[in-house]
Amino acid sequence: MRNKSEQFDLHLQDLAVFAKMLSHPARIQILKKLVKKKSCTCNDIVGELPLAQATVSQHLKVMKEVGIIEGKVDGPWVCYCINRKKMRQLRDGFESLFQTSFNKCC
Amino acid sequence: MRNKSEQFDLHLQDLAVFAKMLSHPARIQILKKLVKKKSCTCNDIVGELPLAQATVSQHLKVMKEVGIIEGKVDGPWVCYCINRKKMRQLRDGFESLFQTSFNKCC
DNA sequence: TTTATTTATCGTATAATTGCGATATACAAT
DNA sequence: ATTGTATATCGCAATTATACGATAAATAAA
Repeated sequence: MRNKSEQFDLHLQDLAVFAKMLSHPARIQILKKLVKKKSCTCNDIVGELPLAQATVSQHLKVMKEVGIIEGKVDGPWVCYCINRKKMRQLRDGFESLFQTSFNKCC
Repeated sequence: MRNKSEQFDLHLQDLAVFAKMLSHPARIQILKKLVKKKSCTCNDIVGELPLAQATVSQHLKVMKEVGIIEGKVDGPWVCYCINRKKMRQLRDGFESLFQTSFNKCC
């Protein structure tokens, strides 16, 4: 099964990648927490989610790969924070989708 | 592997379901087309996507299940259109996420 | 009735996602 | 050096997503 996603408009691909990042409630909750707290450790995040540490780490990895968060090592901890530039891209992408592409229908 | 998604805030679950629906470029493109054309057949959609008819039908099914589109049978055709109420929910959900939850960071 | 067209569904293959225990690594403190 | 804590990664299982050929069902036209 070849990957057909690559045959679509690049802009659509980017939006789809952002949407996939948002497609698990754990990842939305992590983003919300990071926006509120500016920065927090993996352990803080694990403490707020109904998931094992390994699973949370996996979600954080997905989010790092998309670029929406960054992790800075601080002693034995890793402090995660939002990548504001990426967050702006995310927001602008969806805003433009709704206000420009979906504007006629609601 | 049990489904942990159900243990999250209902609002987050709803957002994640919408995001998952948007997480494939084909589905975003279909939405854009339906907004522009108001209504069109499955065949019209197949003609614009680099995917086989069976695959497009599968994507349309996913979108129907989420409720963002509706299909009306018209002779041998099925005319698809946006469910405007759902689209408003989708837009409001993401707008609120960005303007309320993510407001502090960009 | 036969033929052609449109769409959905079935079956199947492959890949990606989700989840977690176990473990490795890195650091801090004793 | 040993112990404890924090995090990432490995390995595995289960589930879901993606993709499409084949086929069924429904309709229209000949």
